[in-house]
Amino acid sequence: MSSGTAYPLSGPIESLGLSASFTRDAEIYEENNPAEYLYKVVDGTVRTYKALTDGRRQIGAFYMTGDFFGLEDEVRAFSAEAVTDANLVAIKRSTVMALAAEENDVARQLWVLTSRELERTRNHIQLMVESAEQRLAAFLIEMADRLDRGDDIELPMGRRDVADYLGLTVETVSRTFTHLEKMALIALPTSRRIVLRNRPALEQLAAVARLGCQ
Amino acid sequence: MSSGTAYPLSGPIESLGLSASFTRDAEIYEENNPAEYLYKVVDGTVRTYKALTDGRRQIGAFYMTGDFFGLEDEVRAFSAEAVTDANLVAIKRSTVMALAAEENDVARQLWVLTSRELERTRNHIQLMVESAEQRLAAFLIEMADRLDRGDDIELPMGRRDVADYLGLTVETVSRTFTHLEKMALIALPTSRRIVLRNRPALEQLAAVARLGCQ
DNA sequence: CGACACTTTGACGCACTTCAAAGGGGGTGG
DNA sequence: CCACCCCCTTTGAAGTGCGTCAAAGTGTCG
Repeated sequence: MSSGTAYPLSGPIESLGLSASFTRDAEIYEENNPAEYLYKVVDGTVRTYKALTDGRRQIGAFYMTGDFFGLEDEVRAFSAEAVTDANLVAIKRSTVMALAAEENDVARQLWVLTSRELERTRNHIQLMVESAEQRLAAFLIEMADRLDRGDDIELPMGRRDVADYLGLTVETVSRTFTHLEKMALIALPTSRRIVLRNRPALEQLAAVARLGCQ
Repeated sequence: MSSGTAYPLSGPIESLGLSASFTRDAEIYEENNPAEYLYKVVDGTVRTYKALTDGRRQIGAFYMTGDFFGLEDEVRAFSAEAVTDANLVAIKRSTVMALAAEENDVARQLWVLTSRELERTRNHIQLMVESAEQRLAAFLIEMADRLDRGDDIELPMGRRDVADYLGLTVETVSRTFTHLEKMALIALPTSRRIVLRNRPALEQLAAVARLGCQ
């Protein structure tokens, strides 16, 4: 949905981009490579991640329809891959930077995007100090909000992606799903379809991280 | 990347600020309050943190001489306190924003500061999925680099602060210090003075998080 | 010198990991 | 269209690193 200034880089800049399609698990860019493009998700889901030396993988974020990603300057902080088949708009960094140098509205909007990313990352840290149950509850609520299909959602990613995002093992994630189901907080018609059956209780679980002082 | 413009907001803007002094543990600002000022550390150390509902505390970052902090827009994401006695320069947000609206160089520099904060936060997440030993090793190396007194450093903060930054308990941090000492990776003349006796080994410990694909 | 806060050490419990194997579910070939 | 296979998910059992609770050691400042 494009309104006035609510969605920065909609309109003028977005039209400077090329569309690009990626199939499931396709690489979009790789960590440490030069950052040539900035992306907007038209359709589908993308993950950014770092490969750890011990073989594990830490997912930095998931990006869905309308989200921007890949706005690091110079060098990629993460690798990026398509979680599902995905359509993106790729915008040349040099183009954006040139525009930002003239139109300070554009510069401000880049800043807003980065600030949002920072806030998201800060919330992610808060998650990492909670119990598996709390992490998963928070994750499901965030996903429900972002996918906004109400309380009945279809996760675009599998258990491994969830685990690598939350800093847990697949087994723990799976067990925790089962546990939340047994507590009647969610229902699991299929492994990826999640029904939030008791959102207030889930929110209270997740809230430990969210609300600092009351 | 350090070139001519490496230290944004030095000079012109900084001179628009007021100096402010805080004694150890004094509150600088509080989470969820409106963000009126942006700060630069002249001297001393500052911590930002969130109080969790269960009584724990998650420290977001430590800021030392030369660092900027508190550049959230509108509302504070964290509380901020002085770790040691500290001298700051406080710059009115409205002043900076007005300037940024005209001088797009200022806007760009705000963006750079936010990007750095984002990068630091991303590294922080990587830390949280490592073992206590790896977290502490990475922390000590970061501190040694930032304090740059070589391999013999004086931590400005106590064990509790370290614990709350790394997402561990004081006891675990203390035990891990002792353990690193027994492995001859560090020496502990006093609890806050740390000598890195084997930096390569410490770096290798910490590296699991840092270097993704080789 | 004594009081208090911080740090260290010890013993024990538990949440999550690890290792192992048994379900599903979807897609392909026969 | 069914059957088989592969991969993802779930479940089980055992191990362990960190948290918790408790107390002793250490440094600092009145």
